[in-house]
Amino acid sequence: MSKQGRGTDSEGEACCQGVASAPLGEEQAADLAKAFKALGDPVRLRLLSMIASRDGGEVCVCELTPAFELSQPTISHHLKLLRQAGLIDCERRGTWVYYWALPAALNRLAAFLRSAEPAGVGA
Amino acid sequence: MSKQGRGTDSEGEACCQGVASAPLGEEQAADLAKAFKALGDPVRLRLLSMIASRDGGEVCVCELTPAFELSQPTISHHLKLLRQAGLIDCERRGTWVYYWALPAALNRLAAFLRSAEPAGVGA
DNA sequence: AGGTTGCATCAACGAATGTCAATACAGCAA
DNA sequence: TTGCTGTATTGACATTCGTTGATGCAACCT
Repeated sequence: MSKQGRGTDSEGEACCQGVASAPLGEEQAADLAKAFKALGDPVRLRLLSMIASRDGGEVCVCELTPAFELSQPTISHHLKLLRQAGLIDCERRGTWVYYWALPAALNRLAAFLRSAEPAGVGA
Repeated sequence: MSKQGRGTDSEGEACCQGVASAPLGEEQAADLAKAFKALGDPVRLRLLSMIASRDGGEVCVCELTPAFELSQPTISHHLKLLRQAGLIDCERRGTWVYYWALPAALNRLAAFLRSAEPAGVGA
């Protein structure tokens, strides 16, 4: 539970230019694939959106678990994967654990996808 | 091999408001997860970037396969998954098959991720 | 101290995924 | 026609993934 800066946005790693800019090296592909794989599950997507759409920016696990018809260990597992992917982070505060999204990571992925066809080329 | 309009960009489906806008329903989550899952593999990410970064917009399979140290059926399989995810499309032209990216699909995913923290809130 | 609640980890299972060799199909060329 | 080349499909395999019940750990409350 690292409790990092909660990045407003810009973080180092200008990184890859976007899907339509260059053929993408093996390392960058492996790095991005980890993040996208974490997004490739409906439960994790819903968890992430529940966390990211929260006004205070934080959500207690005790609010996330009952929102799904899944066991508590399963939700905990998905939260762990999202955290390992660098998309969210968490902190224990007394009895409860709070999660928040890391916008820098999400914007990095968005920037990678966005650069597809800036203007109009085909047709 | 549908050969659709090769959308310059805008396509119906304004769809979901973005990860930070709403808790995301089950259907939307399942739909988005399919696309993200397709991006969750390094080989498919490299394939997609090779296709999307092509000037003419099209790439022959005969150029994609030798770029990887994988068997031809494996590459064909990954291309099929990308196509089923709606991220690319293809057309047979004589002996060869050409693939191109579908920017509308990529931009839809980017739009979903982008809306995370527009300005600066945390820290 | 003991008891209770919230969350994480462990061990195990079926299901899905990535990969390949073998095969099938489509189009071109003699 | 027969043969050859490019691509897709099939069948099989090892690995990974999603899920759960059982268990462990941390923090609160008597």
